[in-house]
Amino acid sequence: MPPRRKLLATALPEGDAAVAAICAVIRRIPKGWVATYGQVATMAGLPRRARLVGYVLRHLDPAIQIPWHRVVNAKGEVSYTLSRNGGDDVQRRLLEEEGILFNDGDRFALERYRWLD
DNA sequence: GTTATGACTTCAC
DNA sequence: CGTGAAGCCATAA
Repeated sequence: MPPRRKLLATALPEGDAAVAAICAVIRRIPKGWVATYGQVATMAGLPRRARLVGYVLRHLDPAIQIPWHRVVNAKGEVSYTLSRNGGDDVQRRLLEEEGILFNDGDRFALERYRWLD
C-alpha cells in the first residue's frame, strides 16, 4: 500500500484520484448549465459527499481552469459565505454571463438549468 | 486523543 | 415557505 497522501493537492488536482474525479465531472458541465454539489459528488463516484466537493472547490488553485462557477447548491442559488470574500458575487456574474437568470431572491430555476448527464 | 467548523443534502415538522 | 437535526468527512485548533 502506498502511504496515505493528503487529499487536496491544490497545485495539481490530478495528484489525487478523488479530486481528479471531481474536477473531471465539473469540467463536463456544459456552458449555461449547472450541477449541484451532491450531483457532482455522486457522478464522481463519491455519493453523499457534497461537502467534499465544496471543500475541494474552496481550496482549488485560482489559476486552474475549471468551470467551478457552474457548481451550485441544491436550493438553486450560489452558496454565499463570508469566507469567500466576494468570490460568490463573481460566481453569480459568470452564471449570468452564460444566460442564467436570477430572481429577486438571489435564486434561479434549478430545474431548468440543471445539467442531466 | 477531542471538538468545532464548513462553497452540502435530505428528510421531518 | 422556514427550521432543525442527522448524515457527511477533511481540516484546524
